Amino acid sequence: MTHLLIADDHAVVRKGMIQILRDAGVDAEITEASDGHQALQAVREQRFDALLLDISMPGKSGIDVLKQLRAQDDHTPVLVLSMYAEEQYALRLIRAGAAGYLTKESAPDQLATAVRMVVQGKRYISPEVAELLADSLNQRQADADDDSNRHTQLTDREFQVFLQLARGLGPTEIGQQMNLSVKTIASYRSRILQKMGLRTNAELTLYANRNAML
Amino acid sequence: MTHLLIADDHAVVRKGMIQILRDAGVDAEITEASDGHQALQAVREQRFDALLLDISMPGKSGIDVLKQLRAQDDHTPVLVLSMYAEEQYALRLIRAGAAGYLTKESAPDQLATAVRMVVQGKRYISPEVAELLADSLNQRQADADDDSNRHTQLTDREFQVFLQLARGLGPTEIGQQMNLSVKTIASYRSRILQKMGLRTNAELTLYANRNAML
DNA sequence: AGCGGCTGTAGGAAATATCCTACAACCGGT
DNA sequence: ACCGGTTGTAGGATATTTCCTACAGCCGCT
Repeated sequence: MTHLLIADDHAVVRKGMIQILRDAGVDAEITEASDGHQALQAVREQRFDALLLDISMPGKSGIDVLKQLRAQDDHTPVLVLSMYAEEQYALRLIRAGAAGYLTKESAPDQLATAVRMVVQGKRYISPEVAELLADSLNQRQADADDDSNRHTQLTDREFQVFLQLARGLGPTEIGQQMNLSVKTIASYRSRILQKMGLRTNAELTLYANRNAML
Repeated sequence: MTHLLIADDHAVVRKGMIQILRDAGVDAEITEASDGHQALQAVREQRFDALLLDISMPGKSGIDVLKQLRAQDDHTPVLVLSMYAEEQYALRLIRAGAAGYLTKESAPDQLATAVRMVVQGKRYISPEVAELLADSLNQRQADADDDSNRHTQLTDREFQVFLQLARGLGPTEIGQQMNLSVKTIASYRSRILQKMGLRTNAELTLYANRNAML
């Protein structure tokens, strides 16, 4: 029987996804994990047909889990779920080896479809993401001073920090969420500012806001 | 039989809540709405024992629905759910007549308990909110909350500081510009935050930006 | 195989910001 | 005139942030 792992720190969301899958007639055994560590633990102990990972969990996020799995050469399909409309993330994740990307906005049947596809080893690329993918090909070597694309030069980690800073979290909180030293976050911050040519957190916030990343 | 209305724009969340309530043995007929208008519509057509409203829905938010209901003298108990930990809203909402306030972090059984209580016409005040309530008694504040005019309550000095902070200047720089002690600026900052119900400089920036004050 | 540059991570010290508290001047109501 | 709340201002103690520096692991290029 199909075996799925759902990792999300919010009970409501886990239950909701289970319910939706059941309603859609997806017949599967489901294991729940409420953070990245539990998810990895579970994967170590059992075999899953697919993982549904929330991108933003405290401690180890979905991305971390994804990367770690790939690093240890585990190819279980991973469907990433984001609570926010951070379309920006989609590309990064697909490149990092995710089998699909959905936001919480997604209609229930999209979730079911996506799950069915990834379980079969296919990828689930939503129209929106497909478009982003296409765009990214064109703009590949286009002019670097596009202004609204300065954030693409950031590494994944930097980008994560970027978003949190833009939302107004301080290094301390971010460090906790990602369990990294405050110092590390501070380093990311300065690299971000440097790379993007900004000077203050307020500019980060504005940038993110103008590009609808919040 | 108990009849509940759940309004949230995210299907996952609705399903999750339903599942959690069922698991907790709450026996009720449940109607779903995916935005504020549908919620109001539903209330017009049927009688509910309680409404569970998501605070942040596009279009008409939970707050809007709550206000409108109260305005038309409907006293159905309303339990407000927030996806974020914006504790500051809690007070506004309780004052506006909500029967309780929960965040998505809340454990499943808290949701069930809260629902049971409000259905019986009681209020559900979490410890956290209770504390906020207590605090607010000291700092009594008349709320003429028009929401996008929150800055009008600021004094001139406060407003000047507000703008500078929103632009990303730090207390030190502002203090220099205005020849005031850094400490003074810090005081203004906290009064501003307090008066406007914001928590971070990033929120100041966003507020200013959205209201085209930058 | 070696080099230079990025990336992820963090330490120490110095700079800053924040919190809580305080107080005088002022302002409106009784 | 007196009282309570609001405003302008700032001190002390703390907590947080920022800056500069460092270093190991990779990656691509020669």
